[in-house]
Parts: sequence; structure tokens; C-alpha cells
Amino acid sequence: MSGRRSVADALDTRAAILRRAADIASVEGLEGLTIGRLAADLEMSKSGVIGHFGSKEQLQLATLDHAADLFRLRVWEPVRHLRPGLERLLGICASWTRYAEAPGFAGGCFIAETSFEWDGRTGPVHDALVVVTGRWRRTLAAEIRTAIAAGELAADLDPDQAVFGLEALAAGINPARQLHGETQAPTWALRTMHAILGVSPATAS
Amino acid sequence: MSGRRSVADALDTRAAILRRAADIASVEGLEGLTIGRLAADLEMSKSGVIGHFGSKEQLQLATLDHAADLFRLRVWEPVRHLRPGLERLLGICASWTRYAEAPGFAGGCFIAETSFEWDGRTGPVHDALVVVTGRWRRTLAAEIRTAIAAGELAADLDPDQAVFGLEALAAGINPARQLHGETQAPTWALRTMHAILGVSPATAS
DNA sequence: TTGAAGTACGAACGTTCGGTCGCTAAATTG
DNA sequence: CAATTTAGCGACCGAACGTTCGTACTTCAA
Repeated sequence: MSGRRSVADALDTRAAILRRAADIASVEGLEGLTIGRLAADLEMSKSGVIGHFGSKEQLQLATLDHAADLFRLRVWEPVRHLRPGLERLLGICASWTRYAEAPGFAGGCFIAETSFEWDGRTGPVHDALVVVTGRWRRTLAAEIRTAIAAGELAADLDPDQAVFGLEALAAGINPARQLHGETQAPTWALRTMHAILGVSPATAS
Repeated sequence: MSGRRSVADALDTRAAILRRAADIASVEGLEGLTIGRLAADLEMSKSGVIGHFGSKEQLQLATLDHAADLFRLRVWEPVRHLRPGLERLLGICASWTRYAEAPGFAGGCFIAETSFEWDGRTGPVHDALVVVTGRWRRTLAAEIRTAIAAGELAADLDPDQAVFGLEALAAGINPARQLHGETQAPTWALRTMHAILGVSPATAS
């Protein structure tokens, strides 16, 4: 009844842990995630859970990576094939706000949640978060610069300022929906993103 | 060496606890706030701390109220005397972004932090947060509607969408500064707020 | 067939959590 | 001056925390 079942099962177990961990952490935060709670939910022992990661901090890092993978899969992958520049940028805005509406986690977008939870702290999780969000920021900035170079966006648009605006709006969907039940928040965010980029609704659709 | 000192001291003690609690919670979150940590920082016993509030949840609610008071004092009070409508609205944007730049807490704006921490949870703290942020949203929306009625803002501006945008931008300053060291974030936020309202830089200054 | 590697268990570890209790002593009230 | 109230302390509780350890069992390689 106990012991290892198979390599495939083991990989499944680890994946199942991370899936559940991301779900819990999206509500309780990455620090509010506890090994005991995780074990109870998965009907495992605590040592069985932590054995896959070694420590809680490693579990947190793995959970963050898992969530980042999911974010890329849901936001970046669908628009990856589009032409670099404005077309792909608008695609990102669309898939991003769509993702924020239904991120697949119980508590909303994991990355946004964690950014606010860990921005004031220090340590490996903070640093990993900087890497993950920094990479996304650079992707956005590059796309904007490409669009400007192609004449698709105004030459006087500040890419860094635009990236800041887009990120803030996407993150803002979380509390708007869960605190105030603003179901229109994703639509508002998308419209305001277009305004920031100086794109007319006609061009955007 | 022990025992009560005076009523004035007692009020000071309570205020000192709340001040320190808000400071800790701005970094560690309202849940990461612990009575033991608080007692150690203030060189008190745990029972001496919790005696002022009764339970941790009451302490959390009091801390939230305290932070909301400070927010009102720093953001609303300075522009309270201004003429309702666009003038006061622009004043709010200015004091708001200034506040987000130096909120007086170790970990950035407390309200923004807590909004993301508690948006997915339930209970009294969540409910209190809804009240606090809801009141602020209504204040903003009313100011925008006044400005529209006076012809100072475009008639087709959606007040709720604008409120969503302003709030998202103000909150976004937190992780931008603390995660990526973007010292320009407050300036970016203010500029984008003006863009959302359809106000030209000339009018704004 | 035997041995190594790996997966999970259950029990225990020391610590910290929120919270309670009885007490002391100062301030307030009469 | 006596009685009441109250701030704060220190000891303590049960529960939950992250973590370690020895053990059982399965799978895979030699």
C-alpha cells in the first residue's frame, strides 16, 4: 500500500504537488503555503511532499517556476507565431487580460499576487521573482520598440513607461474582480492598454 | 517596573503598537504580522500587546483602519480644500503618486499591499478591506462625475473604468519600485493617470 | 537473483504560533 | 485613605510549523 509506484507516477506526484501548491498560494500567498496543508489536500504525508523539494523555500521556488510556465503557456504561446511589433503586442494584451480573467488558479493571477507579496522582502524567492517578471518586462519592451521602429507606434512613446502601465493594469484586474466583483475589469484593462499604446479601438480589433 | 503608567501612556502604547504593526505588515503582509514579533520589537510581552486588541484578527482590523487613516491624511486631506471636479481630481492624482513614492511604511503602500494579499480570502478582514477601498473608489468616481458634469472631462469617459485605471496605476508603483528599482514609476503613473483622464500635460501642471 | 536507487510513510524533533491565566502595581474614583 | 480599574508581565497551553530520521517497499540495473 506504500512505497514507490513508478517513475511516471513519481513525476505525476511532483506535478500534482506543484499544481495544488500554485492553487493554494494564489489564495493564501506563497508564504501562507504550508507543507501540512499541502499533504492533507493530496492525502500524503508531510515528508512525502517535502521529499520532492528538500525545503519549503525550494518548494516555493518550484511553485513560482511552475506558475511562470503556465503564464507563458497561456499568454505568450498563443501569440508567439504572430508578426513581431504591434500585431503581436496587441495579441499579448488580449491574451493577458483574458488570462487575468480566468487564470486557472483559485485566487487569481499568481504572478501578480506574488509580486505584491514579495516586493518588500529579501531572499531567493524575491530574487527569482525579479528574474521572472524582469524577463517578461524585457519581452514587452522589445515588442514595443519593434513596433515603434516599424512606425506602428508613436515615436515619442516611452517603452518603459508603457510597460509599467500595461503591467499595472493587468495586475489590477485581480483585486478589482475579487474585492469588488468588477466583472468588466478585464475589458477596462484592455481598453486602457490600447489607450496607453495610442492605438484606436478600430486598429485594435 | 511593571504595571500601568498612565492613560496617556496607554494610548501612546496602543498607537505605538499600530504604527509598528503597519510597518511590519507593509513588508510581511497583514497575515505575516505576528504578536511575538510585535512584542519583541516594542520590548513588551505578548500578552501586553494582545491585551489592547483581544485577538489577532482585531489587531489586523485595527491596523487596517490605522493605515486607512494615514492614507486619508496623506492623500485626501491635502486636496480636500480644492474645488470639486477636475482641479481636485488632479490634486488627488498628484498626492496619491507622491504618497506611493514615500508612504511612510517600510514596505510601500499598505492598502495596495493588503488588497492583493486578501482579495482571494474571506472573512472580516476581507470585508473591512472592501469597505475601505470601496469608499475611496466612490470618492474618485464622484469627483470624476463632477468634472464631467462641469464639462472639464470628456462626456464619453467611463467613470468606473477610469477609477479602475487610476487605482491599478497607483498600486503598480509598489512592485515597480521595490522589485525593479524603477524610481521613475511615480512619474510614469501620474502621466498615465492624466492620459486616462484625457488631460493634456499643460492642463495638468 | 541480488543490490542500488528512489518514493513514501509515520513518528518524532525543536520552535513558534495565537491565546489564557493569575499576578503586580500604578492610576483613578469614591 | 480605601476600593476599583487597568496596563502589563511571565508562565503556560494546545496546535501547527518546517524538518529529520529510520523504515518499508517498489522498480530498475547488474
